[in-house]
Amino acid sequence: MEKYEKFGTKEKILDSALESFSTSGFDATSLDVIAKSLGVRKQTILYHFTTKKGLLNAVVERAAENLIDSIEEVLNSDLKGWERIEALARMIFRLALREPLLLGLLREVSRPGSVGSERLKILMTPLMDRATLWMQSEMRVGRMRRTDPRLVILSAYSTVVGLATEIEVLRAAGIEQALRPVAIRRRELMRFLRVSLDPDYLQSR
Amino acid sequence: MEKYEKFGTKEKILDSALESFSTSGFDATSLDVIAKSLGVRKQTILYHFTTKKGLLNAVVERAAENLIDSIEEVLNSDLKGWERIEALARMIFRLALREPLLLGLLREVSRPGSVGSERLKILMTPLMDRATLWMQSEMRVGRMRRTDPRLVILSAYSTVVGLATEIEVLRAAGIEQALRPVAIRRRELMRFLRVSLDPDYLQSR
DNA sequence: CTATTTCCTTACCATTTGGTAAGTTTAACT
DNA sequence: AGTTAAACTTACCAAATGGTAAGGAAATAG
Repeated sequence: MEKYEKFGTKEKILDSALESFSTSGFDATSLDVIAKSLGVRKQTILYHFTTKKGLLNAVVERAAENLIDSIEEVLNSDLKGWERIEALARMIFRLALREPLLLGLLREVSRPGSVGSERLKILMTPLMDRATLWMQSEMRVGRMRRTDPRLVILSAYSTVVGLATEIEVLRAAGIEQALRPVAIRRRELMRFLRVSLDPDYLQSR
Repeated sequence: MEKYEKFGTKEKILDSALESFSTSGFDATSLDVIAKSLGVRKQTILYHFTTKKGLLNAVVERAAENLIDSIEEVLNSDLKGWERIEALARMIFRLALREPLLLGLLREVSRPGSVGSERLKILMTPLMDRATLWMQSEMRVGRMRRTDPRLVILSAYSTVVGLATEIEVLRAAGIEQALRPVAIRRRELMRFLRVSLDPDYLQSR
């Protein structure tokens, strides 16, 4: 019987759980199945995370760290106004493509009332507040059009989440080269953001 | 003990199941709970639908009938080319607003691999084929730009499904007046369709 | 070498789940 | 009235699930 490799059991559990949660959903995920797939007993999982919900929270948390790090990177750049937003959007789409499981998890956890949606809310609220404040200050100095920041942010958010559905649906329909729709979505989101926020953007009504 | 009302038990089961499936999901839905909420025994449900999956299929089927009827109505109108598409899009958004549970169900059932996704596929395929054929013929006579019809249709589809997420997320964030985002989405979808399909539409690149 | 903590296992359990089998009641038909 | 079929119920059950309790191995510390 081989002994425990360098990347600890805990990490492997998280990986496997992410996969299962994001593709099959929380309820359809069985601790026994995860354990078996790792050649480990269910109680090992419960030892590390005490409860199934705890496991989900840990998965969400790790994913959020991943995301927040990437966001931080953009925020620490010296991009201003519109360019900053554009960079953020690009970053998120890049991340979504590189790490599709994150999208699936986001989708799973986004349904209000679902287990883990509270956790998501807790993690997102600071980001949301920060973004809101920044946008408001940008609006004050006229670098941004005046609108409801929350509405814009949440719409952008749900565009990204919706992307998960789209990619999966297209793949299920046998359309493998799914990059084009993603690019289209990104363009759409950009336009939406531009129309909503960029004061220098000429509007066609 | 009151006796069975005019709208039979079967219909009431379907109503309740639709509600539960579309808000809590398939796995999180328990037959016992549905039964209890209707003041009926679980075996009554199984008598009418033999299995849980059968119940889901019946729910999906009824919802699809609902949808297909509405589609049929538009298709039987004498609208041509672009106007026809616009009418379809309007109809779907109207339906989605009037019957939010349908959106939730669609969302639940859209995830590939989910129980009921096969059924959805079976129901959608004829519609899809019909739409594809029509679009191809429109393309041949030059009333529509040449693109991949499936891609366009599926993108439109996932926009609508994504709407379910968006509405729920906004509501969870306490934004009640959720009509504006819906209108925005519809405009976006229209523009997407127009850009993809309308040969007379001036493109800005 | 011993004590302790970390990590993981065996054993067990209460509950819930979808589902089967076999009535029982109600309505419909003849 | 008697037969039949439909609609529901009571009685059960096997399987799976998340979780508790307690103990064993293995590394680490003293």
